[in-house]
Parts: sequence; structure tokens; C-alpha cells
Amino acid sequence: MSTAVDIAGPSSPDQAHSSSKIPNEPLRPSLKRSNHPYSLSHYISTPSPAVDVKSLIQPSPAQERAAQPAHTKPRRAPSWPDMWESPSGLHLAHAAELLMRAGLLALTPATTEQAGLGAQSSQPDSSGCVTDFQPYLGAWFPFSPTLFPLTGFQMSGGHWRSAAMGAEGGEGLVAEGYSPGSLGGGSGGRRKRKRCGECVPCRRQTNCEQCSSCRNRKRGHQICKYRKCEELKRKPGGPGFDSRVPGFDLRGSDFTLGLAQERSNSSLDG
DNA sequence: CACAACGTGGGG
DNA sequence: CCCCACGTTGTG
Repeated sequence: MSTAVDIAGPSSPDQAHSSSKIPNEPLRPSLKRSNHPYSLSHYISTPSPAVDVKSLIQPSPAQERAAQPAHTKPRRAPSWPDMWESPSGLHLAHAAELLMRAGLLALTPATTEQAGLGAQSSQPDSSGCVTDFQPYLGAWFPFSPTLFPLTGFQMSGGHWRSAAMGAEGGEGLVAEGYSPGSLGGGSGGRRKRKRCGECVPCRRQTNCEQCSSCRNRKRGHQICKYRKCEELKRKPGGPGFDSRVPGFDLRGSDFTLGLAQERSNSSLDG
């Protein structure tokens, strides 16, 4: 398929070769396994992906300048973290997974709802958007399969388990892509997060060779700005930060809307 | 060990 | 806020 998004990039000709060794696949195996929140839904939900994505992936240097101040504030549905955490601190998503493992959850969206997600499945987010789960499940499937091979991937949470998870089953419960130690649980807490591998930047395959990061790669040790994972751009612990349980994309449901809105907002009032 | 990239702090 | 630089982590 033509990953349209592709990442053709701001790239100009000079970028064809990209840097020294940017592999065709920017994602390492481990990275591919890393789970995380939104990007996929992000695409799916984007009303007019073609247009939107294009502008995203082809930010001319000039655009970049203009765009940056515009979306400085990653506003998004501020409430989802709360929504997904039960009073006990157990992520609902996690709970869902547990239920699933216990056989209480079936693959049908309806059942999923009944199993408990329903309690939270339909509620307006801060922006007044109703985030029904079912519709999303329905909507996702037709899309997801296409994206899976693209991103190598996950959605292990809801049930759409990836191959990575298939065999071991519950393995997805543990943050894939993160070793137990690196979950930061204890020591340091300064572990490196990983690229989501799903967002537009992550899916780019080439460095622009023009941004400051590219130009200063040797000393800056930074990935090309256009390839900088959207997720990593957010501050850990910041609003909507998916601190843990990355295996669950469920939240994509409302999260998605938030993003979609955010984006339209920023493009409107930019 | 080499390399890519994340985290962080300082400067402008 | 952005850029730069460095330390550090993670992977091959």
C-alpha cells in the first residue's frame, strides 16, 4: 500500500539519501512493540487525513516556523487520564485486560462495554464530545488492519492483540517494549521513553537534514525534528501523558477526538 | 563498543 | 519557547 503519509517529507531531494544510516524502517523491533496511546487513532480519526497529514509531513522550513508557535499548546481532552483510572488506581484499561483474560470480556464491542468499559465508555469529554466506544470499535476495525502491518503493531489493549502478543497472550499486560526495570517503577525514573512508532513523525523514514536537530546531530544527539515522536514531545506526566499501561489503545476513543479537535483548533486559530 | 536518540539543563 | 550541548540509556 502506499503509505501515503509517507513520509515523503519536507524532504527535498537532498533528503533522499537522508542521513548516514536512517534505515528504511525507523522502528526497531522493540520499538515496534512499544505500546502507546494515541497516534493510531489519531490517524483514523483525522477527518481529512490526506490534507492534514500532508501539511504535517511536508512542513517546509517556513511552515515549521509558522506552525510551531501555533500548536505550542498540546491541548487535548484533559480528562482522559482520570477517566481511565479507577479510584483504586487501577487503570480501567488494565482492568479490562484482566477481565478479558479471565474470559469475562469477549471480542465483541458490546460485550466489552458490558464488561465494565460501558461505565466509562460513553461520556463527554471536556470538549463536549461524546466518546462512545462502540462506534469506534466498529470504525477501527476496517482501518486497523491496514495500519497494523504499517506500524507493526499493537492495540493489544482492547483486544486487538498484535502478533507479538498473540502467543503469550497476557503478555501484553506488561508494557511491551519496556523492560520491567525500565518501567521506571523504581530506580531513577529517568528511563528513556520510546517512540510510539505510529505518529506521523515516527513514520517518517528520512531525516530532513535541515532542521537544527539534523544539522547538529553529531553534538545534539537529537532526532530530526520532523521525526520526533509526538508522544515524546509531551512532557512525561504532562496532561494526557500515558505514564504506563501503554498496552491500551482504548483511550484512543476519546483521545482521538481530542486530538482531532486540537488539530483543527490549532489550524483554525493558528 | 558504536551509534541513535531521550532527558535535561543552560543560554538566548 | 527554542536551540544547543552533554550525559545517559538502549540496541545492534
